[in-house]
Order: sequence, then structure tokens, then C-alpha cells
Amino acid sequence: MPELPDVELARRRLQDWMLGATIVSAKSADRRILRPHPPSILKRSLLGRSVRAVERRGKWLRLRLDDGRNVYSHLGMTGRWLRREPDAPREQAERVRIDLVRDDWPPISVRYVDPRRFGRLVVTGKSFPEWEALGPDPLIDGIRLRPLAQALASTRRTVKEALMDQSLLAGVGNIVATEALWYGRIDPRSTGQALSYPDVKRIARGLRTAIRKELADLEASYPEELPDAFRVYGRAGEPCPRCRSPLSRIVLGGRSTTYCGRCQERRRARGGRRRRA
DNA sequence: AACGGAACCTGAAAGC
DNA sequence: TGCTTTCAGGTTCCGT
Repeated sequence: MPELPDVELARRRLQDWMLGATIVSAKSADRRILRPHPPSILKRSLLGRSVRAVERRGKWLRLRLDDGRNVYSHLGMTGRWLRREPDAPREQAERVRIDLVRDDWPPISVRYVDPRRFGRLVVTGKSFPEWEALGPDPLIDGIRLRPLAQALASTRRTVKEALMDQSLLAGVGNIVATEALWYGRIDPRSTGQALSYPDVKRIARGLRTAIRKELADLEASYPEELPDAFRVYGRAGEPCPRCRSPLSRIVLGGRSTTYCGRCQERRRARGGRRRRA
């Protein structure tokens, strides 16, 4: 579930729940999610701390604590943050529990639930390489055409694989990339090198549309989980919403990819091969 | 250095 | 019904 729009919604909720609150309990026994630190780090470094800011960059969340340390949270494939009453029972697949108090509120308990355990929770006072390596965030920094065109021109990967590279643009995942290319009418198999500047413009517009729409859908449906409102993702075999031609499914970079072979045009590298010394 | 593919995990859904 | 296979929206590691 978690790509940029999902993580941004998680950020807003965590901000509502935690900003200005003091942590009175923090527990987890999950070595995998807390790696590379031992589970004991949670209680040791969170107890008594208050939360000064809740930030997001790409698919990473960052809680800033009053002692200068940060809590980094990545939702992996199946991670979610939930708010519960302090006496509520443990959730299925609950991996982390943080209880907080705030002057103007009853105490709350925030639970991190993650069946597959691909998520992370890292507490550190040092700089965090995974965060530092992230490229510009489409919501925070916007999408700059020049650098994007430059980056796409210098890779031999397909455009879809390139868009999911977190150092190029932070937060674009399989759904957003798939949807954005459909909006922009670009075949996901196109090579980055083969794209024209107008193509890049269309992709950028597609990314903004896909992200904005997904955010709006998530907001509208909360606290329910919306059924798939995607235009093409997960809809192979169904008619293209634009031209009614059946949608195709292929695998790119190991990820399932849906597109319309009729209205998404493929760009192929022109001319001879190009070499660099 | 860049790329494809497997690995890391669990659970839901589809297939038999 | 119940067992098996497939697939999942993410990242990382390993071999070529």
C-alpha cells in the first residue's frame, strides 16, 4: 500500500497524534524492523522524549525529538500506523507500540502494524544514509523538468524503472509510475534516452496528476480503505479508460506493469549506439 | 558502474 | 474442503 500518497497521509495522522506529545512508553521485540539497532534502543531513547516535528521525504517518515534525535520510519510493503486507546488489545501483526500523553488530550497508543516486516524503524542521532540518498520529493520540492530530463537521458533503463529510482525522484512507486505513464501516454518500456523534452513534460504532468488524485482519493475515503480507484494499475485485461482497448500486463524490473498498447506510445532510441569513454 | 534476478517476509486469493 | 501456487503497492544484496 505505501507509496508517496499513502505515506503523506500517514505523516499527517502521526502529526495530529504525536506533535507536542510526550512518549510514556515504547516497546517492540522485532529485531528485523529495528535493524541495525537492538530492540532495547526504543525504550532507552524514546522514553520521556517529546515530538517536535513529523516530516516525510519520499517514502520515509521522520519524527524529530526534543533531544535532537530522530525516529525514521519506512512502511515497506505492508506497514501502517494506527491510533488506539492505551488499553486496546495488541493488533494482529503489531510490531511496535508507542504510548503518548499531551496536556489537552487523553492518553493515546500508537501502533505500528506490518505483516510482512519489510518496514523499518530506526532511532538515531546521526545522519541517516537512506534519508540523505533520496532525490527531490514531488510534493515538497516539486518536479523540475531539466534535472528529470537530464537523468532520464543518461540511463539505459526503461522509463518506468528509472522513475522508481528513489535517488531520482523520492516516493514514486509501482502504482504512481504506472499511472503517471498512462496519464502521459508514454509506453513504460520506452528507454529513458529515447524521450524527448515534451515527453518528459508529459511524464511530469502525469506524475503530478497521479499523486494528486491518489491523495484526494485516500483523503476522501479515510478512515475506510478505498477499493482500487486506479485507472490502469491492476486492471490488465480490462478496457483502457481512454480508448477502450484491452490493457496489457508485463514485468519490468521485476515489477508488474499495466499499460495500454494503443494509446501509450513507445519511444525507441534513435540513430546509432552511443559510447562514452 | 550498471543491470537482472533472487532474497527478504507474510497473508490473501486463485487454482486444482 | 483443503492443499498448492501465485502474487503483492519496497528495498537490498549478489553475481555477471
